[in-house]
Amino acid sequence: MKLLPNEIAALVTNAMVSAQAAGDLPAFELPVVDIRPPKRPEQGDYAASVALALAKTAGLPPLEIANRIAKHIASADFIAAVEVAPPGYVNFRLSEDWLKAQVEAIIVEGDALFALDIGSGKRAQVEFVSANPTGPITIGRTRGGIIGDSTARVLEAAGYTVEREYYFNNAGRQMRNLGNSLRVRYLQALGREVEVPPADEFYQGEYLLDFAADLVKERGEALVDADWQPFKDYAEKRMFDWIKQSLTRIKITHDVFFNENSLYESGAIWTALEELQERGHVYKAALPENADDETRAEAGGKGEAVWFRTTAFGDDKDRVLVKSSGEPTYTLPDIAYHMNKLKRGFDIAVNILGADHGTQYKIVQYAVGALGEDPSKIRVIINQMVRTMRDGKEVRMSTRRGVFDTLDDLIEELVSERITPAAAADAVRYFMLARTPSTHLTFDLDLAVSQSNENPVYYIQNAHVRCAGIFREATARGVSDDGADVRLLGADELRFIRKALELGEVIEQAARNLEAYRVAFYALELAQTFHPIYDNVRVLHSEVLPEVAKARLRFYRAARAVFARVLGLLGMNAPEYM
RNA sequence: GCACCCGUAGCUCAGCGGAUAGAGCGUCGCCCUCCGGAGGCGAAAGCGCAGGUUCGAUUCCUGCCGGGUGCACCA
Repeated sequence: MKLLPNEIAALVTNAMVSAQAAGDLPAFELPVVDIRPPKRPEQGDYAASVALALAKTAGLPPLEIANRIAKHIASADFIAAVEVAPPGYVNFRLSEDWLKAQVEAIIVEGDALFALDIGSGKRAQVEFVSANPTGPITIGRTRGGIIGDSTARVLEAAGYTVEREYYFNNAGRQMRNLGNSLRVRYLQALGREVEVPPADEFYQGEYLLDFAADLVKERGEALVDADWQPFKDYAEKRMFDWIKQSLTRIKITHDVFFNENSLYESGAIWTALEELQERGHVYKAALPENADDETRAEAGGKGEAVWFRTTAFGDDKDRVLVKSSGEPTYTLPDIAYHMNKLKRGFDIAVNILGADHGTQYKIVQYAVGALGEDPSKIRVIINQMVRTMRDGKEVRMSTRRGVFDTLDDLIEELVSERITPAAAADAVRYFMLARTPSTHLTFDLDLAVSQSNENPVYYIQNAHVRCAGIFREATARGVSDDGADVRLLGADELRFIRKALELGEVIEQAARNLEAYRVAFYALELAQTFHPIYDNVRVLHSEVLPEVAKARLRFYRAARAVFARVLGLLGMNAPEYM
């Protein structure tokens, strides 16, 4: 399929070249031409504002420039008219015959509608969720997961080969605490006296009681004398299964699970450190080189640590890579991990992080740049926090576990309102995505379970349902779209086709700027275009001529394909029934 | 205190330097309900404040005001 803005931009650029050659425009360096749909229908289908920007360099009034460009626009099968409008726009109107023909093109492309080639031959990696297996997946992590998975889908649509990766650490103190906590619960379940660790080392979650009960069933008293290790292994496996299962509920899966520990085993972290050292970016000291009094006071008597001189890159303070104990901080493996990613040959490595990890990525980027890789290949999306609301009030719902903050809780809450698990998953995916990541997200529970057009999820999916419904009825009545003549379609249908063709631009922009949320907004706009048309464009009505009915049925086949494609990009279901 | 994010309609949010700033919810009014599980049409209502850059600023820059998050030899 054509990306119309690109095609039209090429027409405009060529027009400027011809105008210059003909002496209608003075010589100047050709600007980038930006083509967009204008706000108002009378302004055409696409508009170029390039004449406005050229006024100064060309030394002519914008309107005059627009006229001279328009004069040199070559004809094209998809363009019906080129119009110039004050103060200097060049507006394009699409050919209706061409638009009607796109109905067939859309049907042919189907699930691959607007599969672009901007990423063809390139490999992208998206790393998301990456929660350590110490507890169930939270709502906050879910947002990042959905943004990550949707970004991956958009990149795939843009032609990239995409890998979804989950980075985790099963070796740290947290995991030891988890193992110890389960050990305590296990012994308690067997009625043994056992000392409970201090609160900051003890996982209180009720799920550990379940794990302990299962462990008793499976192993009996076999583990009473064991240390934390087998308990950690058991808890880790159970927790990972649980996290994966929760994510599967909202159609999120990963291709690669990367264990941070492997960076220790392979020595990659020490290699990274040595290379930074060779290049003069690290030093060993008890205090950072530029320590102020406050840092000095806080540091009190610690031994020598290894510091990364990030202030040389503009950071406000240097960062510790190896603690005085000889143990690396989280930062060092993170650097080694990102070096590993880039060495695997990805053209872009997208990283979805919560707002609480906001500064970490900068340090990694400094390091990656210092080690000679291209830090711009690492693209970071930082998403802000999530709140849940009901009746206009923030919900801190009490559940079995005490706090309302896991993905499972959220889905179960929605399902308890009598919507299906699949619908709940769709609602979660849509609402978590349909916001720019940089804003706080308010999840409205009332809206999410509402089954009417006030709920965008319902409204969008209902468009697909309506298309499917027409085909059911058509089949029952023996009407088919075989041999349809799309030239019989009318203005209403064309309005939808125009909107449908914007999908290509949406995918392109979403992929280039890593803005998957644009697909969510677009889906709603598309549905808003669809529903009024559906009311007007009857197929099986007694007053509709058979040949027109065929054409309209063909149109609904295309419309259905567009909705199926968009819902697929959003990781949502395209239901046949509501 | 420093850093990052956010201030757009009563509410939740779009708006990638360009034409008269858009949706949904809510409010008010109207229509349909023969491929239907609440669909459609319309109305009122808004860029936090002050400067600056620009032919042009909701958009970029600076300062202020207001809200959120983060500022470990944790991960």
